[in-house]
Amino acid sequence: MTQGAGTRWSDASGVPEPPWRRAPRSAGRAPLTREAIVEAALRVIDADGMDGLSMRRVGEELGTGAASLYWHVRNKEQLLQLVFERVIEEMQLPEPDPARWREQLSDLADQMRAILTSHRDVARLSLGRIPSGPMLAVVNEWLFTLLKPVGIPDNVIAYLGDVFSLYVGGFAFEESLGTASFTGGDLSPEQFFTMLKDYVMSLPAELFPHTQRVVDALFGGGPDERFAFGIDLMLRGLATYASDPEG
Amino acid sequence: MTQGAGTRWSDASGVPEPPWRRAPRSAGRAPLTREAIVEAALRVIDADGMDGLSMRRVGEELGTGAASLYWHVRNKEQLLQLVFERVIEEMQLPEPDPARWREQLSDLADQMRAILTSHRDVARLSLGRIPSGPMLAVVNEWLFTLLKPVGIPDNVIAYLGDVFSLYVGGFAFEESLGTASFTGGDLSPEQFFTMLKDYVMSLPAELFPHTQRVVDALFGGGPDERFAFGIDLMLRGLATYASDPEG
DNA sequence: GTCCTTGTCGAACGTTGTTCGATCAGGTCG
DNA sequence: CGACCTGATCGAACAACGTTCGACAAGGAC
Repeated sequence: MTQGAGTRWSDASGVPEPPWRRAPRSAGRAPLTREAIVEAALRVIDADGMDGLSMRRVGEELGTGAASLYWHVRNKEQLLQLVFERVIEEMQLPEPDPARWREQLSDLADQMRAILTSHRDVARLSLGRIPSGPMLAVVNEWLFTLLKPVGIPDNVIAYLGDVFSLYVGGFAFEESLGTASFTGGDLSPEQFFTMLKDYVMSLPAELFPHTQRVVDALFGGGPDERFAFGIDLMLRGLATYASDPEG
Repeated sequence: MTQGAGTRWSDASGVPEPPWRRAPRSAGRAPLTREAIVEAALRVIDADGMDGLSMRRVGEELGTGAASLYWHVRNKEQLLQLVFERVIEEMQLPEPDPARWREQLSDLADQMRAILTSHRDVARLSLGRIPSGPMLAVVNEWLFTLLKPVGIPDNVIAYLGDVFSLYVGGFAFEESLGTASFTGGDLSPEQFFTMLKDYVMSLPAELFPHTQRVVDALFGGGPDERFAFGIDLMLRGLATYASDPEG
């Protein structure tokens, strides 16, 4: 197989087109914007989870490579922050009604958890992050108009958002992890919990009377029930700050 | 350069010693045990944080390579679980005194937080993990002997450990992150918070009256204060379950 | 001496985040 | 029109990562 002078070397995989025949690099796809990248990243997360999210995978989702993303986004960390804020924007606040403050707070927590878990394990982004967009001020103002009439002190409301989002985010995070990492192993949640239960029951009875008595409640109970308990605990605590618990 | 039968081929980088002259591979260092590996990993975390923790780095800490660890540990995930359990074992429970249940619970939370933050950002291991060792049963039994005399229902105590450890672990986790990831950027926490404060104050005043009024409380307040508030909130909620709030 | 088990370890594989330099498209100015 | 610049794209490469493989060593059992 001889080649004339001036022709390009071809490797075994195929002969490249000459430059003037090559299609433009971004032919037939949507323009690369920051929003499109965030949306693509979220699509990858929904499909493959956070572990499946790589810059190359996001690029592939957009019909390009990883390097092209770095013009619009500083690094992966910033992309994650943008994805987080994009998810938080899905929240929808009802008209605040102080007479039903408990119910509305509980509903908000449920909604937040639902949004986080609906995007696989996106909840692990929520810890240590603050939405730097308008959502922060909006939610905070909503909390004040809801709880101020109930008589809850300012500084309590000011701190409340943190504690609530920490609990909800943390819970959704744990929920998304499953039990995969518990023993570095390959057990199903049921197997793991019965193993743990058996272990607890095998301990000396005189040392752990209470624990063994309630072992079913300890490891039983669905995530919904456990989540609701934590919210209820905090709402009860919040009510003790109220001068007018009924609004 | 001829080689006799049975000698090893040498590559360009250097001629190997003959086998009978080579020192034993694990000469002059402590034997490689699972405990030693966990301890070395913890040393690496204390020095370089979780991001600096790689299998190669742990191996180096022990005077060997990464591959040698895999005989004693299934994978990195399992090593992390072992490190987590090792850290949890640092907890020390006082004699439970139901008359001082609030104080003792608060102290326990403080201690837990102190242990987690004392090992850099080891707190990020705590989320989604359950200590599979004896500590789980010990802490649970401690909670029951402390809170049962106060009249708190069984199922409340059973769920309490989860909620508390979630809050403490989540808080310590956020604390360890600093504000590095907030904007994918390079701002100090102070710069970031004043930036956020300025942004909130620049919003239309008629839309965010409360938020702008308490903006200092929102972004101010040290971590100790915020942590204590969350604990206090949960303790107040817990007290509402008690039939005998004073023990 | 031969076999087997318990460890040890260098080299390699595939994947990751990120950077560099070349290149292209489109607009602006002389 | 051509020269120049700027915004954007992308292939190739780099260093680091977790993990696997196969070769090898030491020590006990028969």
